[in-house]
Amino acid sequence: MNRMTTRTAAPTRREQILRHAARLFAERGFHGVGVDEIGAAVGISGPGLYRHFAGKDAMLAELLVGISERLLEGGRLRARAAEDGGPAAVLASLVEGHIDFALDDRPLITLHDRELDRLRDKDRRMVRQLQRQYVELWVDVVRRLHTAVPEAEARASVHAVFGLLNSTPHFGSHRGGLPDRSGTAELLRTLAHGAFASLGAWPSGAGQVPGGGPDTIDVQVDVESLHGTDGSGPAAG
Amino acid sequence: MNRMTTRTAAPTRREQILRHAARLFAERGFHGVGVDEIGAAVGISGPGLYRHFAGKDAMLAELLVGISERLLEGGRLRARAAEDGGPAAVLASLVEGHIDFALDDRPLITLHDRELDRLRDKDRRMVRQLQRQYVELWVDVVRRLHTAVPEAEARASVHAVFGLLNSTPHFGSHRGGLPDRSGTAELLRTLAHGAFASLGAWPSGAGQVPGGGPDTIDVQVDVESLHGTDGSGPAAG
DNA sequence: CCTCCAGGTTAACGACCGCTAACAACTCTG
DNA sequence: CAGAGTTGTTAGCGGTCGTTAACCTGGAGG
Repeated sequence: MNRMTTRTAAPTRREQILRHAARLFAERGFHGVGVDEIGAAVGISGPGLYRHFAGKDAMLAELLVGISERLLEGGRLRARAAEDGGPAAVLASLVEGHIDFALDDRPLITLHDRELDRLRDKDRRMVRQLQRQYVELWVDVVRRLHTAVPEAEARASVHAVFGLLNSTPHFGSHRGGLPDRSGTAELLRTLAHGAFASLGAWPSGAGQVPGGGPDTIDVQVDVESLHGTDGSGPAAG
Repeated sequence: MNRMTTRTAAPTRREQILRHAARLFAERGFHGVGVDEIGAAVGISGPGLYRHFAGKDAMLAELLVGISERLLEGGRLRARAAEDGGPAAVLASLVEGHIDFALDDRPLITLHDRELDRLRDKDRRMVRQLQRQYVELWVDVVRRLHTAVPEAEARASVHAVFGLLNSTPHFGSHRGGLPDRSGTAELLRTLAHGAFASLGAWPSGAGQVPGGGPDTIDVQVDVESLHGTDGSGPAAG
């Protein structure tokens, strides 16, 4: 259960299987990978997996639920830890955590929004709920930073930035990819904050996109007014 | 093999099949969709598809090659048309074109970076080459805009912004999603330009990111003609 | 009327895949 | 060493899937 405390004592095989299954699922898709292949990746063969998992679906379910839980838990921890710094610090912390995740667990982050529909109803609903809560963390802080941005736009922006941050799988496959991790992290951080910063000018009167010469968009953070505005959104269920 | 001009007033069976196949592939993955299902979507059943395509692989290949070709061609046209306005106008035009594509052909844009590995070597190489050329269009203009950004970082940024723009499939599945097309387009445009604009401060001394204290992020954008970009309708799908 | 052809149909085949059954080897106790 | 539990193995079943084969149909053309 505990990620931090458990080291080598944990069931090695299960984790081994899960890691390779994640990689294979991300590479070839859930339906494109056979159980024999997963078994071969960990040194055992075929049906031996069924000593550890109820089935292929169960592996995917555990992977996706695990990712969602860890993302949400990490996000909550970071949001709470950075709360004193105000919304900008919280957002920066969330970005940082997501970047870490995207760089450390590329296959998982790929599965996370790709193979969700292959789950059974119960699991899918659970993953969806966890995802929604994670998104909500971001939406809340974005709306505190940019109070003029409606909720729907804030949510869409968060999803868009997720797409940006989760684009790391596309980096490695090309020649001349970024070699070092910290450089990639810094680039993603810069881009993500740049995207969010652009919301400072929202709504920019229809079609008034930044233009007409060099502009300077000042991102100002109101730390004071954020506590007062906690009205629950019209939010959808 | 090659339809002379795919712009048509009367969608052929082939096009009908391709459209539905794209949607189904995007929804459930290439391996997750059976030929019977594709056939049923267009009113014929199962093996009737083989009067129009050599096989399931051929459908995917034609889809992916078609997308890549259209993306590249559209990008080249737009880049050339906006050249007089300078790099900023070219970039804005590329963004505009990609947004149109992402909004009009969501399933295709999803397949474009998801099912590439299911192709035969020859087709995959062709798609990869077209994609590379398309990316090159963007990388060139980004580097002209931000001369201090190395090529690897520019390329990664382009991929990241693609991830941002291609995130539209995630919008519709939630309640409270953006209803209107133009609003979504404007949001994506704002976010994408914000991300690119952040490269203006690259390389930003490590760790300068907001977090310790809310900064003002100077986003300099020099765009004029970007809203006035050609108003031709979206390429018919 | 007969032929031809494009575009359908159903039946069925072979391959693959997820999963179970039955069995084996290697611990860990006592 | 006996017995039990864990973790493998191989053989094989049932179902699905992509594809092919064989047949049908509705016009176009002489």
